[in-house]
Order: sequence, then C-alpha cells, then structure tokens
Amino acid sequence: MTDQPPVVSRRERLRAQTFQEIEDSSFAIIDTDGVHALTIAALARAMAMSAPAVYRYFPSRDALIAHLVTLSYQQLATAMQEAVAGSRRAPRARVRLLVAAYRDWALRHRRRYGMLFAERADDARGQAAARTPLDQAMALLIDLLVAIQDTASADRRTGDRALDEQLRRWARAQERPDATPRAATAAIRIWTRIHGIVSLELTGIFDNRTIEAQRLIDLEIDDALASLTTTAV
Amino acid sequence: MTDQPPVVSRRERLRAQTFQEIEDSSFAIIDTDGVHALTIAALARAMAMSAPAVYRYFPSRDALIAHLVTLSYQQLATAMQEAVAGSRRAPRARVRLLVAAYRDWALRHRRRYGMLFAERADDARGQAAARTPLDQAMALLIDLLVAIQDTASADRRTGDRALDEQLRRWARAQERPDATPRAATAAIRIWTRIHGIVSLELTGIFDNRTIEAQRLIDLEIDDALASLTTTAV
DNA sequence: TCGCTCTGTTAATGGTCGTAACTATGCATT
DNA sequence: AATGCATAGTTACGACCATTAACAGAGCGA
Repeated sequence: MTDQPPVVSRRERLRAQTFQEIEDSSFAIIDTDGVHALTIAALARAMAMSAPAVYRYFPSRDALIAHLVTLSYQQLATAMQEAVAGSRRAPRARVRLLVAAYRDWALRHRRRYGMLFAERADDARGQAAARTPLDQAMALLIDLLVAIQDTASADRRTGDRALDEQLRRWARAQERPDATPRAATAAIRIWTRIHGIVSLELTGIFDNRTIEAQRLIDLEIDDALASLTTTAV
Repeated sequence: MTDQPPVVSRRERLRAQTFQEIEDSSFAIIDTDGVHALTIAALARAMAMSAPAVYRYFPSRDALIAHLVTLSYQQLATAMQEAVAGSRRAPRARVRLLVAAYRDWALRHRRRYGMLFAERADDARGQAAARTPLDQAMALLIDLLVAIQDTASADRRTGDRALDEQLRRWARAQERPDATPRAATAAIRIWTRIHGIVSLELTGIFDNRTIEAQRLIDLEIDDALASLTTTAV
C-alpha cells in the first residue's frame, strides 16, 4: 500500500492546474467586464504571470475564446440535463424544467450566453464541434417530446410535406430517427422560441421587467406542447 | 433666378459628404470582414485619410460603432415598413410581408444583424435611443394585428391575468393604448419567434439548409395569427 | 484683408497581440 | 548521481491600434 508511481507526473499536474486557472480567470474577467475585456495581457496580469506564458496553453486569443465558448456550451447543456435528470415527473413537466434551466443559465451568465451567439473572429462556420453538447440537450428534449406524443395518439405530421421530409432528415442527423415530424417541429419550436425570448430579454427589449419573460415563456411552451398533441395544425 | 446664397456652406457640405463616406466605408468593412475588422486605422486607410482625422467626426471607435448600430436599426425598420407600405393586401398577408422583410434584411446583412444584438463595449443599457426605429416597426405590427382582430370577435385576453396587465402597460409604452392583450401578445410572439429562428439560422444550427427556415417561419407566424383569433388559449 | 474656426496633418504615448531568444525546472536515461 | 532533452516560464522586441497633442491650411464672417 505504499506510493504507486503517480499516473500523472508532477509536470502534467501543474500544467492542468494552470490550464484550469486560465479558464477560471478568463470567465471571471468575462463575467465582470465582458469578452472585450479579456485580453491576454489582462488575463496574465490577473494570474500574476507574464503574457507570453499564456501562449504555451493557447496559440492565440481567438483560440482561447473559442475554447471558452465550447466550455460554455457544455455548461449550458449540463445545466439542462441536470435539471431534467433529478426529476421523476411527467415528461411535460420535465420539458418545463429543461426550458427553465436554459433561461436560468442565460440570466446567471448573460455575458457567456451572449458570447455563444456572437460572431467571432475565427468563426469556422459556427464551430460545429462546439455545438455538440447542445445537440445532446436537443436530443434529450426530443426524447421527452416523443414520450409525450406516445401517450396521445395524434397526427404525426405538420401541414407542410416538404418540411416533414426535412425534419425527418434533421432528426436522423440528431441521432433520433424515431422522432416524428411533429415532435421534431415541437423541439425546434421550443428551442427557437426560448432563444428568441431570452435573447431579447437580455437586450432589455421588455423595458426592464414591465413584462415578465417567464410568463411569456410559459405561454409559448404550453403552445408548443399543445401543437404536439392537437389533431389540427 | 441667379444663385441664391446656398443654404449650406461649402464647409458644411464637405463635412456631410465625409461623414457619409465614413458610414459607407465602415459598413463596407463590416460586411466583408466583420465588426472586429472595423478599426479607425483601417477605416482611414480605406478613405485615404489619416486616422486622427476620423476623430473630428466621432469621439471614439465605440461611438462610431454605436452610430452604425443606430443606422442599422433604422435600415431594418425601414425595410419592414416599406414591405408593408406598398401593399393593399389584407392585414394577414401584410404581416407575412413584414416578417419576410425582417428575415430578408437579416440574411442580406448578416454581420450588421449580428451587430444589433452583440454586446458592445460602451453598452449604456441596450442603447434605448437606438431601438426607437424598431419600436416604430413594432407599432406597425401591432396595428396590423389589431386590424385582424377587429374583423374577428374573439376573447381579447390571454390566460394569464398578471401578464394581461403587463401587456397593457407595455402597449401604452409603445403608444398603442388600444391594443388588446391578445394583440400585444401576438406582436411579441411574432417578434421573439422570428428573432429566434433567424438568429439561430445565422449561426448555422439548421445544418446549412437541410431545414428551410422560411417554412418554419410560415408555420410559426400562422400559429401566432391563429392564437390571435381563436377563442381558446 | 484679418482673424477665428474648422478640418486636416504629423508626432508621440501607451496598450494590444504575437514572436524570438533565453533560462530554469521536470524528468527520463545512463 | 550525472546528463541532456522537453517544457514552462521569463524578458526584449516588432507591428498594429486608439487616442491625444501640436501644428498647418482652408473656409468664412467682419
């Protein structure tokens, strides 16, 4: 029971630690002053390090930011998954939990949320790799919607046959081939609606709390869920 | 009929011309390379001018960008207004025209559209002044919805009484005191839904045309219009 | 014509990203 | 234990940017 040769060397451990500190300090700067304030120099200052040292970890400022975006997507996706995972309630209620977690994360981390949809300098076509965690959350949402739909026997198609086919292909791309066009539509509707509301809420469109965005969201989600099970479109 | 003393002096004329050129060159840079590429130095180079000269027109880079944002809001609002103004069709069709104009402008000027909702460095709480042109477009939308609603006699309230009251206050703030909660909800729904779809479309979420966003929009607008005249919520 | 104002210029400061050249430490091998 | 390479840090530097200061010439009212 004496010391086994450590799996990670001292150097690896220190490197991982510094890497983590870069992430943490970066988020701290972003959260308090915005992305534009995240400069390599400012970051190094906050870490009491020289600026060029940062380049041992990230090849450029843009690469650092791209990494932080990826992390943020993961955090958001995790927040949604956890909100649903801990609940044994009906799928319908879990959809509401998932959506609430989305808004909650966005409000708690407004700057990071803004970062996700901001145009970045490097921007290699939306950075497909970064979005994969969100795709997982989306798959989760689809599963919930399919479950809801299974309990109600309703039409599975939308009113638009071309769109139906596109939705089927999209569902397959999301690794949810069993999703009906209706379920896929509902997923996309929920996703785009909440993004629209939250995004505009953050810009202060709603006059700073004359309108409670949560009530709008409830209305919109209810409507989307209704469109899932009602016979008519 | 000889020369009247010109209303604007030569100097004023030249200044206005240079001002205009700054706006045009700025947009050209933004449209091709993104906002991050719009530096005072680059702008001055494009205009064959010295960089400090720009400061005779704008006190800072941030101020310049803020001005361009205001201009963009105006352009977007104008595009929507023109789309509707030229038509004698029914209100329902004009709502679709207005929405199509919104998406159209966003797709034609993706970078400017992104700029509108991006967090800016100066960001004085969403820059209320910049949004006023959009408020006008919103008022226009509300008018169309009220017109639709008047032809159908339906319930004027949403299912949420607190929200109803908030909507009434909001409608008054938009200088549309005659808007019913239902009409106001529909306006906000249309506005947030289209923003959500277009915004996500621009980030490439829909896998680059496996899903045609226009079909989604049609679906969503139809649904919002239906919620305006149906009896049940 | 004179003098003020306005619009442009060049020069300079301080901050940024990123590279080069150097140093010290961890660590594997002898 | 001694040696030597890869790694993670350092300082010095070049290019670019935002912004200010100091200055020069054109427009324009008196």
